[in-house]
Amino acid sequence: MSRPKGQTRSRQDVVDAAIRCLQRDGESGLGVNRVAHELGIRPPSIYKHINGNDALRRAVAIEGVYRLTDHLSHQVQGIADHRLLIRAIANGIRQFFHQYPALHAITTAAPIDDDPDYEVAKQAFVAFSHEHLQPFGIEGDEVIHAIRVLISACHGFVMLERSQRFTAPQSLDDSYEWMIDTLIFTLEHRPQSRPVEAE
Amino acid sequence: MSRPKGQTRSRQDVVDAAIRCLQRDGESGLGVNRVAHELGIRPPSIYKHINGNDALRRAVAIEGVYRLTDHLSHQVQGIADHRLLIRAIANGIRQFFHQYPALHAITTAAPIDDDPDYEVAKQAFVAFSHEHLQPFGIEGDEVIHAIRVLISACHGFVMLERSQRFTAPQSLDDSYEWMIDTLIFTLEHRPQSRPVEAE
DNA sequence: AATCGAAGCTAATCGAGTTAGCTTTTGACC
DNA sequence: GGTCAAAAGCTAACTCGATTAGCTTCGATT
Repeated sequence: MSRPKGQTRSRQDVVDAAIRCLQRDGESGLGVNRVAHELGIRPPSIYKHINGNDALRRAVAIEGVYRLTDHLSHQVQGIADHRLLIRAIANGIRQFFHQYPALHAITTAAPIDDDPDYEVAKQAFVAFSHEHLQPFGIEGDEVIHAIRVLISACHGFVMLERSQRFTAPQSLDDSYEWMIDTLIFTLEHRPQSRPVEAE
Repeated sequence: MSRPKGQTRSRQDVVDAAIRCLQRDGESGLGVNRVAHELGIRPPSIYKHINGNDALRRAVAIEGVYRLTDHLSHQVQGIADHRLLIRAIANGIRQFFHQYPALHAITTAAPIDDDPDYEVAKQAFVAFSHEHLQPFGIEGDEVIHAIRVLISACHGFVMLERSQRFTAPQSLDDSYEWMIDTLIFTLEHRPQSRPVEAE
């Protein structure tokens, strides 16, 4: 019995199974053995689809970017006010990361070097973010700075809250809102370029 | 030959050795086997000092908080202007995380649940941060919010830049400075509590 | 000198990742 | 319909890391 009949698996099947494992068993659930079992095949067989553990993590990370972008697109449906849009995006990011904690970890941490697939995925995310930052009237490099700051802050916050690094009694929701308000306040009121020195 | 003569190891020796491994071999270098070898003992012997891999990571995470606080204390020596202080802290955090990338990862991500040792370490960090936020005149819960936002943003940014998630050509240093400026601008100009709605 | 706990050690188990090499299915082409 | 090569499985085997069980010795205390 060397190769059973019936459906064969695609690379996408492997990635989807990996994310199911991740969601079910946490970050340590991501491994070729576990994923192979989830797919109903033996561990070595998975190498026909993906080249080992590192490649698996990379593929999952890229898929995570797609899913996050997708999730955010749904979240902002029908919102017109540009401040509320930023708020919706930031809250959507936090919600997504809460809902898929292990996927969050892989998506933000798995090593990626010069992967063209990642660039494609990222492009969609950047375009989406760019679109909703336009109304604030920022231009050029500042758009990139703002996107980086937004995702850094949201990612950093959720990661630390999940790792239980915030043990003070103050509300985490309030802190998060304070953070979003900080960004919105700056986007609305800060003058060109380097405001603090300008005073 | 069951127990050689000579120096015996302390728990702190184990943690220090773990951090050396981490620094030398990266995050995957942290494991009881590798650390035991670094200490010159056999893997099972390390259990006499620390209760397995999870406990090791937890201990390293706590040590990371101490070392970060220590590093920042040195960085701010002799700085009086409160805006420059925040800048020095944020830059110090980034520098520390760059210098000890794997320690950064463990310090921010290793699971910790209700560890009193962690609370002690964190207390020192919070006290330090609190002291340098005082001059901005913020009070009460806002102090905690500001500390959380500062560390979230710095941690998130460095983590994403190290994982090569920022592939746009714009300067990472500029983005980081833009982020710090955002926080400083808000601390200086934002009215009480919920400014954005107040307009 | 006797004792006891701390700190080592060896042996052995378990699970995950990976490689090598074999077999069967599938689909294209004659 | 027959042939053949590639794709997608499989088993066997190896390595490495974590962990447990149980034994031994060092060193301090009585």
